[in-house]
Amino acid sequence: MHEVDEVLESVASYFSLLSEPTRLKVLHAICERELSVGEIVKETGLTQTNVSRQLSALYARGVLARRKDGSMVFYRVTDTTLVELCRAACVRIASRIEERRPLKRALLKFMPGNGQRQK
Amino acid sequence: MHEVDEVLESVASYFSLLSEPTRLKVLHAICERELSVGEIVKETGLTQTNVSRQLSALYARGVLARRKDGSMVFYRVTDTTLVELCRAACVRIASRIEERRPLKRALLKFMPGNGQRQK
DNA sequence: TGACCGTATGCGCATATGCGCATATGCTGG
DNA sequence: CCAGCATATGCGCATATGCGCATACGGTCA
Repeated sequence: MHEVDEVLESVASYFSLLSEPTRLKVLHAICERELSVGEIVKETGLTQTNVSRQLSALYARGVLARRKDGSMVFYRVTDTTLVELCRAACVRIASRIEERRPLKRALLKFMPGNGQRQK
Repeated sequence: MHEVDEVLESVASYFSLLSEPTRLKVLHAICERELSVGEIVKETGLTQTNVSRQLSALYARGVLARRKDGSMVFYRVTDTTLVELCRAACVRIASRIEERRPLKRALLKFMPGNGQRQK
């Protein structure tokens, strides 16, 4: 029975990657295209330290790919399930928020229908 | 632009519901059928305090329904997206673990193909 | 009404987590 | 080899989170 526990633990730690705005912001930046750390910093407005740490965490969990070019490091998402989860959650959440007031969904890359067709 | 941030924050807190083994265990217990707190305690082996707290958290977030019958309280999952997410993550995780050794998937209600066809 | 069962919650502690600062490491151009 | 840029990381602090203990609350039955 504790085999279930083990899986649940893994699942939990998988979800924990998505349970924080900062990491989501980073993922949101690179969910469509590969970017260097510096570009992510610029795009997100987060500190270099923070971005680098989040990337390391995501990379360690095996959901990102890393490519070095000179002194720069480029990251991209390899775990498409992760992005799918974000998309599903975004749809769910956005509909809730929208019950109160309208949202500009175009701003969210996670949302379906923003250029990338991936199904 | 900070409209995105707001959504990301909501998404993060949505995922945080799933980022912990205890809560997943509770969800796993009631993902198919409504159960009372006591039954969940028995099935999960968690303490009553802990179960009750997790249920309260999930209920407060609006993903569970609550029904009182006498002195007992029954909970069930109303947010089907949540279960879908668990299923998707489980599939992903299980395949990874299985690269090393086989799993008895029949034990996991979250896994597809265990009685409930839901697509 | 009082004893008992089922459920919820305030409190406190232990631990985990996020994040900035300073600094280290690695690479490049001169 | 040195200066400077890009990225990573050790350290420490502030905060958040999980969870148990004790207890409160509400319902039931005699």
